[in-house]
Amino acid sequence: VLEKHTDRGLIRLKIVETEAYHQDDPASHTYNGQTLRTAPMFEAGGRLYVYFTYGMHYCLNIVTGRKGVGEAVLIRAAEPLEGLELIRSNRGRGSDELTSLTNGPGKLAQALGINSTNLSGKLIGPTTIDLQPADSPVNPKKIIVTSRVGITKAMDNPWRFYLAGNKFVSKL
DNA sequence: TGCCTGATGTTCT
DNA sequence: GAACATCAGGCAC
Repeated sequence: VLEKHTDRGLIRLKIVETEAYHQDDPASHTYNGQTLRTAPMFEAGGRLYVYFTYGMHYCLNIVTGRKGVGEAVLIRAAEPLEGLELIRSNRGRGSDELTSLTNGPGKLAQALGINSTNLSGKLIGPTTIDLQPADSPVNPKKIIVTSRVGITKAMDNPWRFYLAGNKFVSKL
């Protein structure tokens, strides 16, 4: 569960879809070595990696590897648990339909109020974005594994994971 | 319901 | 100067 504390209240989102990226992976930002932008991905796990893409969208990742290894998990979609009004307000346009609030990486970042890369490289925590265990355990058998979405390289690597039957998953 | 396309700017070659 | 871990709106069916 992702948690964001704001002065207007708490947002809690249950993660329902992720993708893995690694430095040996041609589709990863870290494939061609470390740059200023991707430096956080080479830190030890437990930090945030936020990047800006397509001229208008931010995407949120959780850095996962050992220090020196460029590795992270992209959070692609989530289910709102708390702070729905805040989420709608952050999303603005196109926020009428519940399932379209957070069913994609750009939408998810917008729902959390991420509108810069300021958080990139920061540690996970209550003053940034926090990560907590799910309220109830997830049955591993309900996690579907497929190839990733929206990439043009290494399309066959089955590194996308989502919760079977969840309405907030970005794409079947 | 599903394809097609424009918006928009950072990053790296 | 091209590519890009995307989204929403428009149009055809």
